[in-house]
Amino acid sequence: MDGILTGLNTAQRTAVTSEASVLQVLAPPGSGKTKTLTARVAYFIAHRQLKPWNIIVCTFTVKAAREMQERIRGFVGDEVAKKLKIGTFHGIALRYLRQYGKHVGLGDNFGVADTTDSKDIVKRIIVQTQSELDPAAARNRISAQKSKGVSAEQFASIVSKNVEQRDFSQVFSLYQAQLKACNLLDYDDLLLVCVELLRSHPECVANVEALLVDEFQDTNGVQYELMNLLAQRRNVITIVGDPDQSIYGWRSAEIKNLGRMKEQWSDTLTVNLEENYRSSGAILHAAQKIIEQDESRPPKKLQATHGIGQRPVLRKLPQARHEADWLTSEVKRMRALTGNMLELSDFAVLLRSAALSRPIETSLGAAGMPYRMIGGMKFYDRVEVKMLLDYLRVIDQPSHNEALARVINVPSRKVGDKTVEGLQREASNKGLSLWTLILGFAQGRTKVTTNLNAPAQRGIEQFVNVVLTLQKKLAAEPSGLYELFAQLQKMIGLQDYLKTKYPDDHETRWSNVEELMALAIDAQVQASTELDREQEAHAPAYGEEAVEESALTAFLANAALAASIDEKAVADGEKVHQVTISTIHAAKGLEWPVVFIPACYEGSIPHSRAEDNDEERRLLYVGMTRAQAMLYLSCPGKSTRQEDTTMSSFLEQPGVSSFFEEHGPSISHAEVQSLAVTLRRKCPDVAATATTTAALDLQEDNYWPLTGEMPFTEAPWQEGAHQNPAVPVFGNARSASWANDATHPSEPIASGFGFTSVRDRFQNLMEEQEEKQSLKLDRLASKHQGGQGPKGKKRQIEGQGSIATFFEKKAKTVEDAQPVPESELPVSLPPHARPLRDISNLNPKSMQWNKPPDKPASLLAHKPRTAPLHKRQPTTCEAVSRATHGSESRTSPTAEVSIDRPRAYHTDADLRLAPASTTSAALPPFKPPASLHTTSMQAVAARGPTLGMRRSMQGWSARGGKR
DNA sequence: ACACGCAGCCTTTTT
DNA sequence: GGCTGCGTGT
Repeated sequence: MDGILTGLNTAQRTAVTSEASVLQVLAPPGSGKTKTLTARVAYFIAHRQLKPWNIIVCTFTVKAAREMQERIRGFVGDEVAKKLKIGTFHGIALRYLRQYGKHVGLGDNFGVADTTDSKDIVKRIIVQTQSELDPAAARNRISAQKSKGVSAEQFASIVSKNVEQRDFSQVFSLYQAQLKACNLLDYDDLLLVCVELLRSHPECVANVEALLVDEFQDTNGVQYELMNLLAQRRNVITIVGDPDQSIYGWRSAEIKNLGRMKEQWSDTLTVNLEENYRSSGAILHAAQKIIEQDESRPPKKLQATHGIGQRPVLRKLPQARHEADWLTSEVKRMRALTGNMLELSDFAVLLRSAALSRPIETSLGAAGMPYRMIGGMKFYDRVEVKMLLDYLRVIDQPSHNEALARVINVPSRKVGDKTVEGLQREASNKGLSLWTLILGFAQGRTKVTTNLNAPAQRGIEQFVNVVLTLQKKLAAEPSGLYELFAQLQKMIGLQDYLKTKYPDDHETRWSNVEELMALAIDAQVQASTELDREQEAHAPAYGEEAVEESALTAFLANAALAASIDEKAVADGEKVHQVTISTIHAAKGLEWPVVFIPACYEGSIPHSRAEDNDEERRLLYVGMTRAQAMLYLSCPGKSTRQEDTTMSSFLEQPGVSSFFEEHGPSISHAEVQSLAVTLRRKCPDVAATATTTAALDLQEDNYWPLTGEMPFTEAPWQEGAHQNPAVPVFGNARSASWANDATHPSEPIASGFGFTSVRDRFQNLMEEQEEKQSLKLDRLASKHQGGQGPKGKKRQIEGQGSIATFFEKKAKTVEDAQPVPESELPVSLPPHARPLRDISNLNPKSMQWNKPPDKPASLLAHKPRTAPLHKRQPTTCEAVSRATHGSESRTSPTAEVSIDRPRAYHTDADLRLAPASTTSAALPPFKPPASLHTTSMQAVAARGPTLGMRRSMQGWSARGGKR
C-alpha cells in the first residue's frame, strides 16, 4: 500500500486515498492523471478490499484501456489486473448486452454496425426515399439525437411540420428499422440499449463496488446516464477529466456533465492537480497563452516542474511540401545536435486532419525515416481486411444485408450495383433479408423479379455456395477461426484478386491478410483463456447465463470496436524507432519529447468546418501539451490545394509571438544536458555531439527564409547544388539529382564547395531578415505589453534559438560544430538549464515519481552512430528511398527495395497447405501467436514498398506523381 | 441496360 | 479511399 502512494504529490495522494464516494479529479495535461486513477484502483483493492471484478474502469479509447490495465498491473500484479473490468464505454456496454441482452429483447447473436454499415444504410435509405438530405450529415444528425437519448419514435413524435425535419425523421426511423431487420446495433445503440437494460434490470450491476471514468469531459449525455446506472448500487464514482482538453464536442460530449455531477451529488469532492510533470516551462507557458484566449474559461493554475528549456518554434514556410521537408530536416538536426540522444520514436507530428499527412509521409519517406500513422486509416478499415470481415459477417449473420451487399460482387461476379440495388429493394418489399432472397433463388425455390442476366445468375450462385460451404464448416468447427479464414481466402481466390487489382502493392495487402489471420488465431487462444478466467473469477450477479458467444461473433464485434493494430503493438511494449504521425485527437493522453504541429493555418486549425472555435483552440492546446522538451508549430503560405493561407488566428493574437522562436534552435552542450534532465536520459558527451553535428548538411535552421518565402537555391543536402542557383527548384531538382547520381554513382560531389558558399549567403540573408523582424517585433512588443517581449534577438549563427538568451546575454553554443572540451564546461548547469524540480519549492519525493526513463539501460549506453566516412555516401536508408522514389523505378518499386529483414514466417504456400481439417488445438504453420502479436505491422510494413506504415492511399499517391 | 475501368475531383475530428 | 462522369464492352 505504501508502494501505491510512493512518488505521489499531495494532491494526487489526496485523490487516491479520498474517502469521498463521489470524487472529481481535475487533471490538466501532464499532471499525472492516469497515475492517479490507476493508483486509486490499486488503493481500492489493496486498502479497501474491493474485489477487482467489481470495479469498472471506463476509458474512451481501447488504447487508453490497455495502458490503464498495464499500469494497474504494475501495482497489483497480472492476475488481479486481469480481473478488473476495464474498457471503453462501448466495450463495457457490449459485454453487458451479450450477457443480459435477452432481458431487453435482444437476440443473443446481434452484431455491431460499424461506421461503414451505418453510412451504407443511410445512403441507401436516402436514395430509396429520394430524400434531399446529405447522407453524411444525416448520419451525424442521427447519432447526435441518439447521443442525447432521443430515439427515432421520440423524434417522430416531437417533430414539427417542417418538411425537412419530417424528411429526416423518416430517414431516422427507416434507419432504425433497417438495423433491427439486420439484427444490428450501432455504436450509439450499444450505449442506449445498455442504459435501457440497466434501468429495467439493476440486478445486472448489483455487484459493482466502484466505477472510475477517465477523460470525463468527453462523456455525452447517454454515457453520463450509463455511468450513473453502472454505479447505481453504491454510487462510488471517481472521474478524471479536464475541461480544457474537451475536444469531442462534435461527438456530443458535454463538458457540463462535470457540473451536472456536482449538482446531482452535493457532497462531490473535487481535487485539482496543478503540477505539470511533462513539459518544459517554455512549452507550458506558450500553451497556457493559447488556452487563456478563451475568456469564458475559469482561470486555472498549472505549475511547471521542469526548467524553462527551449522556447517553442513557430515557423513559416512557403508550401506544405517545404514545411514537410523542413520538418524532416529539423528531425535530423535535432537528433544530431543532441548526439542522437533522441530516437526517431521521440518525434511526433500531430495534425488537425489525417489528410494533411501526405506531404509529410513523402518527405520522411524520401529521407529514409520510418514512420507510423496512428489515427486516420485503421487496420480494420483496409479494403482487403474489411472485405474478409464482411464475408465472415455474412457467414455469422446472414441477415447482415449491408455486409452482404458489399461483398457479393467482390471479387467480380458480374453482379453490378444496379442488380444489387434491385435485389435489395425486392427483398425488403417481400419482407425478406437479402440473403434469404438470393438463397431461395440459388436453390431454385424462389423466383426473382429483378432482371438477372446469365453471368449474374451464375455469380450469385457462386456466392451463395461460398457462404453455405463456410457456414457448414463453421457449424462443424465453431472455434476454428483460422481454418475458416484459410478456406474463405482460397475459395474466393483472394491472392490472385489482390494481385490483379493492386499490382503495385499486393504484397503489403496480402500481408495485411496474413496479419488478420494471425489475429484470428490470437482470438482463438484468448477466447479459451478468457473463458477459464470468467468461470473462476466472477459468478455474474444476475442469472447464471454465461451466454455462449461464438468465437466468430466475438471476433467480429471486437473488430468493430477495436483500435488499430499498431496501437496494440505499442501497448505491448514494443519500442520501434519510427516517427509518429497522428491526428491531434488520437494523440490525446500521449506524449513525446519533440512534437511538430504543422499546417497551423486558418481553416485547418481552427478548421473551416468546425462549429466551435473554442474547441478548436483546445485542440491546439492539447496538441501543444503533448510535447515534453521541444515544440514546433509551423504554417505554410499555401495550403495543400495551393490556396494562400493565413496563420491560425490563435497564433496571431497579441503577445503570442513572444512565446515562440521563428526558427529551430541552435543547441549548446549545456542545453543538451538540460534536455537530458527533462527527459531523464543520459547526456551524450561533447565529442559524440560534435561528431554527429559535423555530419549534418544543415547545422542551423537557416535554409528557408523566415518570411516564408522560397529560398533562392536548392537545399544544401541536395546533390549538384551548382545546377542553377537562380531558379528556386525543389521537386524537379530532386529527380534531376538522381540522374546525376546515376552517372557518377560514387563520386563525392564537391559538397564542400556548393555547401559552404550557399550557406554563407544564406546566413547573410537570414541576418538581415532577422534584424528587420526583430525591429518589428520590438515595436510590437512594446506596444502590446510594455516592452516585455524578447529583447535583442541575436544573430542566427550565435545560437539565438535558445530561451537562454531571454535571460542571459550569451550562452555558449556549438557554433560551427567546434567541439567544446568537457573540461571547459561549467561544472554546474546554468540556471536556465537546471530543472525547477531540483529547486526547493517542491517535495523531493515527487521527483521519484515521474516516469522512469523509458529507455532500457542498454539503449542509454548506446553508442551514438558514428558519422559516415563521407558525407555523400548514401546510407542504406537513402538508397532505399531512392529506389522507392526514383522516377525510373516507378513501375515496380517493390522489387528493388530490400530491407534487411528476414522475410517473415508464413508464405502463401503455408496457407494453402494448411490442412482445412485441423482442429484449433493443432496450430497451423504459423509462429506462435504471442510473437505474431508483437511482430505485427512494423515488420509487415518494412516489407512494403514504402518505409512508412500507410498503404491505404497508395494508388492515389502513386498517381499523384511528385507530391 | 448494365458492368467495368479510368480519369479527375475532394477529404475534420472517432467509439 | 470516396465520388462522379465518361467511354467501351457484353
